Amino acid sequence: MAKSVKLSHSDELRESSRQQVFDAIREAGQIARIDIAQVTRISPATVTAITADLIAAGLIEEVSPDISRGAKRGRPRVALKIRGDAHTIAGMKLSHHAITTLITDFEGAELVCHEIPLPGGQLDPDALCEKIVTALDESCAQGGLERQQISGLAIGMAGVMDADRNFVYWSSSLNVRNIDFGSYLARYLSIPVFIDNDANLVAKAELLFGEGDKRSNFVVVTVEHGVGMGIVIDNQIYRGARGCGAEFGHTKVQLEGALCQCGQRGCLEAYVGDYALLREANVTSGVERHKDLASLYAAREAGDIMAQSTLDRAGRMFAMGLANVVNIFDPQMILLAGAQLAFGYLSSDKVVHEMRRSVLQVDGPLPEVRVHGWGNKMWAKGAAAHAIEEISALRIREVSGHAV
Amino acid sequence: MAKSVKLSHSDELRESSRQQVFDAIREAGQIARIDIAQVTRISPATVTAITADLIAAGLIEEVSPDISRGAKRGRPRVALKIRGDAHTIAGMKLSHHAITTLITDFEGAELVCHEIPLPGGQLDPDALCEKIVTALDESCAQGGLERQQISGLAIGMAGVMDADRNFVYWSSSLNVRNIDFGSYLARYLSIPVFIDNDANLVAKAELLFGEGDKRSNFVVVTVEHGVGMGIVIDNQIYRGARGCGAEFGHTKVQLEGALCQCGQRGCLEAYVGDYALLREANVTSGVERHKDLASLYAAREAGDIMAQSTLDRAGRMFAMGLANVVNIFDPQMILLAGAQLAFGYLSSDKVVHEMRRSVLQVDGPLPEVRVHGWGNKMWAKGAAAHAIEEISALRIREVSGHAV
DNA sequence: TTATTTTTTTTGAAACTCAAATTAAATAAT
DNA sequence: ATTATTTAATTTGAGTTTCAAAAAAAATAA
Repeated sequence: MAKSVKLSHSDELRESSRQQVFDAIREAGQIARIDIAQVTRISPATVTAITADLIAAGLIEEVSPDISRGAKRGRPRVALKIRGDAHTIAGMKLSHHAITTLITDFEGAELVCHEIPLPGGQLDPDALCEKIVTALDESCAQGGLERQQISGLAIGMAGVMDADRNFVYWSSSLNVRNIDFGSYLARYLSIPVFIDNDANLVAKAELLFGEGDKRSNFVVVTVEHGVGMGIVIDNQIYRGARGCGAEFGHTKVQLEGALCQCGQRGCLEAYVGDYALLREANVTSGVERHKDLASLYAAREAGDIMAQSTLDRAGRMFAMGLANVVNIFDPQMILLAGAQLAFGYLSSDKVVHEMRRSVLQVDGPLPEVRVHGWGNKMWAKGAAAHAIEEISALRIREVSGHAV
Repeated sequence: MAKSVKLSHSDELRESSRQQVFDAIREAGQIARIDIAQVTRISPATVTAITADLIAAGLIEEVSPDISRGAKRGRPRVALKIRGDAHTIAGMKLSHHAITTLITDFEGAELVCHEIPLPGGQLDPDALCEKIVTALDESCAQGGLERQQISGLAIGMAGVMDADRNFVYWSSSLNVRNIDFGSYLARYLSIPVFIDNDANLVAKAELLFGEGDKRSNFVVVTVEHGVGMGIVIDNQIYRGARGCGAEFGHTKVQLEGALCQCGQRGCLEAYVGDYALLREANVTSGVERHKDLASLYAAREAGDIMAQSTLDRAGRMFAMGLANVVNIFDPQMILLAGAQLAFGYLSSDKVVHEMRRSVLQVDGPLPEVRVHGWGNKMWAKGAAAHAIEEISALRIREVSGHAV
């Protein structure tokens, strides 16, 4: 049965020393005990005790004398790293036409990458579950694994959902609303499953695998079919009062503006979403000239004034939406992710410049803007990151009451 | 010297049991040990130990047998409460034309309320410091107190500032930018001083004195001369990457819209701020008809179409801005505070309804909207709340290493 | 070889926390 | 009145966690 990993509120905030040490090791990749002590401000004595427990539990391991920052003399430091073999993890990204699965070890190293097609559109929950099981089993087979060897599976999908409860309010992959999809899946799979919004998974991937030094506060904006957002505060995904997180795509950028999929007017998505762009381009030109964004983008490159105007406005609206997020959140970094960004009209210097111009200035740096034109595989890796984090937390909590 | 109370990051999150117990007592007003144990999920044994320490330190006291929830029989519960005499606290609100000072005891009960006029406009830092000292000394005199008896002073002012460093980036009360006003004041006062944005102080007041049950996530929007915002996440004030918090008034609600004080276009404040309303009303009517909001509001009541249109648009823009905050933050509650709200055009049912209409719907309640038409005195009380919290945290941290 | 340096481990004590037992202080029952 | 019962608060003893200081380990420099 999928194990519920809902923590009590105070536990969530109060990160145990064990977890801190483990996180420090993962963040560094390889790190000696003395450096863990320095980074976490936990005493060397305690670090020794904790790492001994974690090694005994098989979660981390020593690696041959640390080459990196070797001191001239003295006892050489012994680096520690996550033990990749500790667990096998699966991450999945549900997109419009495919399920992409990535099986990784506990360090996040890729073991298997696999993709199966989806009929497209919104599926029946049972049908989707079967597809997910198929995707998982085929991936396992490809890696010579049994399904039961997978310690955890995380699934990322577009839509509004409460990750703590694995509850999907709405998703573009499902034809029903308000479904306890976690329990549903549990009838098909007996391993722990975690479901989350895909933008949050990008955030998780950045937290776990990103180069970020101390980027505790950042915002992820995804642009695919729609526009999504993930917010990280204090190294934790922020999920509002109802647990379903931020709806950046439906922030309003124009009073009584363009009609959105959601039925409201003036949503950002109604200006920058691909369907919105095609709608406008085709309505204004009168004929169905553009079947996809590539076509529209090519027209703009070819000097088509209509196309240019449409894309430019999208860029300005996007800049305005981002500026609002910065004015409200003041993040250290904004990460733009998604395949649509490859077209560049939302991530151009012009857009970034316009965003910066619209942010109230104080002394201090404006947020860095980074762009990732992620393919499906990287989204699946984000999902794997989520599962790794959840399973880590579970196992680390089990490492208690060990005799020294 | 004003003592810096900057905590390390992990300490900030990791609330000690002592602090939890203390907070539970303050939240309840009066509460028996057994109930503290229940509320905090700390064992009765530990609650006994901790409350003994707090009593020894003089921070709390027992009150005669609890009348409230008396059980039929058994040993009667003994309620505990904050010891009002433990500390004397001062809170100040700097507004355009006055400094309002409130001296309270440690429970927040008013001892002295006092106001001195300000010349208005932006002052020289030295001049403002002198005014603050005057305000404090006169208030002390009025209450028969010595300045040194004040354990802490919190000052709320409009503008952008970093409360952790007592650093003011910009304030409508000061004629210089980027000033370490805390150190400045320390030359005039030798008691601990805390400076914060006034919207955050409203949030603190709500946290400390509000009826809120478990409102861990809420947003305060203040409307006075400008528009301010305070964000509370997990019972803590959220201060972005640069420590200066949210700039709701400068979120953009219109591409290339009305010109704002800040030099940018389309800011919310440029549509709902009092100066913006008067500007528009007077420009459109051609003559200087309205000298203040009261006049404009009266005109609208009298059926003036211009006035009505101006105020209506302000309301719609405000609703749009609020909706954006809800879409991004998903707070449990929105608290509208400020004298301007008395005019009602920003807090009408129509505005609230429009805001709700603009929020993406999921199953689950939309945020409650509450309105406080606070006068200066209540702002000062918010400041006092801030000082009480800071001083509490300081003293509680001192209560360590007591023998049982 | 010996001294020095640096990392890691061991050791002993302090601080916290809690379960279980005990004590305290009331009412209900006899 | 006295005893039983009930509920709150406290004490006790033990288990964890953490750290400072001391000791041990493992290298290089002299």
